[in-house]
Amino acid sequence: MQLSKSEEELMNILWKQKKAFMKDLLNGYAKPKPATTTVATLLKRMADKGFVAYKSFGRSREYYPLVKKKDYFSKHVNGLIKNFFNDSASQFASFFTTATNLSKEELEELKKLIDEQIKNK
Amino acid sequence: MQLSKSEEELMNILWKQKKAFMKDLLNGYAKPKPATTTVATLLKRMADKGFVAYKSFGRSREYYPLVKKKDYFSKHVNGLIKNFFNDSASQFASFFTTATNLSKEELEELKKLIDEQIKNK
DNA sequence: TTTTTTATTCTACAGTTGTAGAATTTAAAT
DNA sequence: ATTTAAATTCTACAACTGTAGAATAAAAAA
Repeated sequence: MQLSKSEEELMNILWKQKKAFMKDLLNGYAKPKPATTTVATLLKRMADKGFVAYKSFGRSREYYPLVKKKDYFSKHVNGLIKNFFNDSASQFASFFTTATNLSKEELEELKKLIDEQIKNK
Repeated sequence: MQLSKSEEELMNILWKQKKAFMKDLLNGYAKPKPATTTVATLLKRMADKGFVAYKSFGRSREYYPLVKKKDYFSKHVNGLIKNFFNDSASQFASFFTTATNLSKEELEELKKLIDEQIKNK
C-alpha cells in the first residue's frame, strides 16, 4: 500500500532526520505545525503500512524509516512513467527536461551525470 | 483540486484520444475493463473538478480534456520535486537518472535532448 | 415496431485520508 | 511529592475514492 500525501510529507521529514522522536518530527514541520495527535495518527498508519518502525524508550519512541527514500522514490516515478508515458522512461525523461525549468548550469550538471551513467554501462 | 489515481488513468486515455465517447474510453482500458457506470462516475467527478468537458450529441457526449497533459504533468512533477527534493529540480534530475533504468541508447538520446535545451538558453 | 444495446443519472457503500479533541500515562521540572 | 509538559491511544467525522447496481432513456438493430 502507498503512502498518502501527508504521510509522504512526514516520511520525508523522517528521512532527513534518519531517526526521530515525536518532538523532532514536529519540529521538522514548518509554519502551521499539525497537532501532535495528527502526527501520531499518521505514524501509526505508516507503521501499519510497513513504512516506519520504532524503538521504545520508556514512554516515547524513536521512529525510523523501513524503506529507503531512493527505493520509495523510484517506485513512485515508475508509477508516473507507467501511467503517463506508456512505460517509456526515455519518453518521460525528454518530457521532463522540457517541462521543468532547469537553468543552463543545471542542465550542464545533468549532462555530466548522464555521461557518468553511460560510461558505467 | 487534484485528480485521483483512477481519474488520472482515465484522463490519460482521454489525452491519447483527444476527444472520445464513452465507448471509446472504455475501449482505451485494458484487460479487466471497469463498468460503464464506473467510468461515468469518474467522468462526472472529473468534470466537477474542471478537468474535462463535453459536447452533447443527442443522448451521448463527446468528452475532451480541459487541461493539457504537459501542464498537468509539470504541476505534478513540481509537487514531487517540492516534496522530495527541497524544491531543487536538478537534485531531482540527478536522482532520476540514477533511480530509473535507462538503457545506453536512451541515455544518449536524453543527452542529445539536453544539448538542444542548452543551445536554446 | 419490438428488442437490444449503450450512455447517463442516482444511489450506495466500504475504505482511505486529513485532522484533531479527550483521556491517559509517564517523564521531567519544581 | 506535586505539578506540568509531552507522547500515546481512542474515538470521531467529514471529504474523497474506487467501484458498481438499479433505473431510465434513447439510439440502433432486428
